[in-house]
Amino acid sequence: MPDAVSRPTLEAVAARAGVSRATVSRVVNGGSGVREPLAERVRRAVEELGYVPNQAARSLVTKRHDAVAVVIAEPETRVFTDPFFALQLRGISKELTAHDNQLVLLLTEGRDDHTRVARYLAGGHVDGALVFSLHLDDPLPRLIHDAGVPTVFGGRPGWRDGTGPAVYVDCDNRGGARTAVRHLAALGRTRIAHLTGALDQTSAVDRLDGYRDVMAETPGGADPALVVESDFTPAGGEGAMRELLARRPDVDAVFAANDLSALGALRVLRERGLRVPQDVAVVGFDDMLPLAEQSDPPLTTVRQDIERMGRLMARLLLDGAATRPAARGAAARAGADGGDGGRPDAPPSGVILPTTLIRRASA
Amino acid sequence: MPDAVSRPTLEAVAARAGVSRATVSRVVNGGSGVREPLAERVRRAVEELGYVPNQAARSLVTKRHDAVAVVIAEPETRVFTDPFFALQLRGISKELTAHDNQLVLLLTEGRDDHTRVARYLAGGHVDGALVFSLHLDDPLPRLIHDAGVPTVFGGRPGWRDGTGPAVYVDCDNRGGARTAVRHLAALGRTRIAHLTGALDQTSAVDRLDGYRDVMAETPGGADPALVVESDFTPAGGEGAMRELLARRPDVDAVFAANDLSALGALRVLRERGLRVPQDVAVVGFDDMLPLAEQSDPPLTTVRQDIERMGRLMARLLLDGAATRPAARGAAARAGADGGDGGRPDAPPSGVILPTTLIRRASA
DNA sequence: TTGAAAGCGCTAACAG
DNA sequence: CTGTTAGCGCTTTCAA
Repeated sequence: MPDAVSRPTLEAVAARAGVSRATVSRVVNGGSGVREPLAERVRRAVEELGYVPNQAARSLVTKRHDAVAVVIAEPETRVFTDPFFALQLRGISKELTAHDNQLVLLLTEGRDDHTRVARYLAGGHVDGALVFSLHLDDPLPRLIHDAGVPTVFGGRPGWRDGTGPAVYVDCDNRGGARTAVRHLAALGRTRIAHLTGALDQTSAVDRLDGYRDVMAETPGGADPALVVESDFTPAGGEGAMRELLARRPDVDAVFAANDLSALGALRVLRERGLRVPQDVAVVGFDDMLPLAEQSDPPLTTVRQDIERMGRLMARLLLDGAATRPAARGAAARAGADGGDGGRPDAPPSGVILPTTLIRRASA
Repeated sequence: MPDAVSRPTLEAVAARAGVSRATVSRVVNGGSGVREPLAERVRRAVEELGYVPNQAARSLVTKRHDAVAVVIAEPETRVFTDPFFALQLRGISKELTAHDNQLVLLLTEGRDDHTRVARYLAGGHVDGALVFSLHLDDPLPRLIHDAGVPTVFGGRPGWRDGTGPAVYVDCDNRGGARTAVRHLAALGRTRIAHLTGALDQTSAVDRLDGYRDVMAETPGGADPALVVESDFTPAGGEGAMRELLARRPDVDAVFAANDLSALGALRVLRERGLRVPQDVAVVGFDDMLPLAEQSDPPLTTVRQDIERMGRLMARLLLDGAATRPAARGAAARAGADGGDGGRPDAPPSGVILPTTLIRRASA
């Protein structure tokens, strides 16, 4: 790749405006404390030369980057085809942009990439990290922790080593699952099955727990045969649904761990000639639009505001909630950034967003 | 946001190893020209201190960043919910990673963000840019051009100002469209309609041209009523399909500009009780999986290898194909990066990837 | 081979 | 208010 064209430096601007570098720097960084005529001369020089500050030089001295890394662990190949990440990224991007921060996307395709990511984070490119899609045995959180970068996690982290409390944003997976199953029960269904998500992720575990909470207090009680392990994908949902029908042909309701797998289940049901919701009622999770709305039949599901989760993660990071015990003193900056945050509350270690049941035709 | 914890510097490593900074630098950057015992001492010191080079400092002197920006213009809100970008990003990410480059994602939510992006690019954060989703009237390419950063475009750029030839990667939109329409004609369909994409994008225009190419040589000739303008979205496809049925209830085939809009069309067809393909044959474009495969009926479509396009874009950039006339001399680096590129061919200004017709049930 | 020294472009005291 | 002066942490001549 060719070197970028050499651009004018502060020095050049200073020379052109007939002032010192310091003065130019002041003008460029907000201009306070510089008399107007001078400032104007500087601005003109900046304009004429097309000067743009060199960020590397700036970061070197300020130790700030106005950039945040988003780390998406991608053990399978499932990341970007899942609209979930897309939405979260949108939220993050919006919030970051509003605070003049850049989003640096770090995708990890496998174990090999973990060290690369850790190196990047430790390399002082970014002021913080937003980390997603963690699996229980993931070595990434440790590496990231060691990189010494403030971090907010997307989804409750599931590790149990001594990495200490992590700041994270999640939705009320357990509560949402309860709502879904209760809805099914209220419909008079008695043989309510659950197609789980990938059980190495806490979201799947929590939803399963929620399902069990309700089933335990149900007349029939919990039947293990009604729980089929799956993996959040449409294909997984199909497979699990087939397995379920083999085990319990009399099933009359299905709570799928997410909309994608619910869609898979719907397909199998249709192909078997089972009517939804008459024969089998189906509830999903996520309210992934437009999928959930346009499925056949439209999917009743538990909505979580994914984009908002993303925004919140970014805000927590910028507000300094992710500060590790050692280093303090950032709330001021977040406030000065013109944001709406900056309240020096005690940093929460986990923020749980509510869920709502969206009733459509499938249950 | 809190400052990152202070990390050890080259200086510290040098002190610990009892050598000069220069020696440490040499070891860290490949170690050639340093006698083994010394090098070993340095490596141990690096290890013990957990030293990671500060990239800002490094870039300041090398003027290289090993980072590439991906710019996605998002005039509408349609970017991340479209699997298209996801796939392209995957390809880009893979290629970049293989060459130890970082991907920096720049999302623009609207006009305001354009200057921000231009500033970022000019700010010397990245060695090059990959730019997408351009619309005909987009001011972004000009801004990016002025930022003086080597750039590869995704999709044939459509502007006509004097910005000079651009390097881009695209699929054979026109040829693919021809194939699709010929297939429909070969099926004996005579009233073949086209639901266009957003016509401010060259891909939509090219596909429309391909459709017209074939229709022109068809017995009936081209009937303008059979062309309905749409926008690449499922909702747009629905609307266009309704409009089409209003105009020409006798339509017996539809070529949709992409799979997403084809899905919309399919839905309207089903709702009107028209059978696909018996009454109306439908062909899409993209072969967006798993959507195209799992639609009802499965969609016959024109496949383009989107992920490969992404990979190719990244490779072209890294190989220095995007060098602007002024600055030369990067092929060596790309080769030394351990890549498979680096052949000093004349830089192509456009690379067109082939398309294939994938026959499924819808036509 | 190794080290000393000179910056890369910028900000941030500190004087004036 | 403005300029002068140190560096930020690193690479890279240039000598030794």
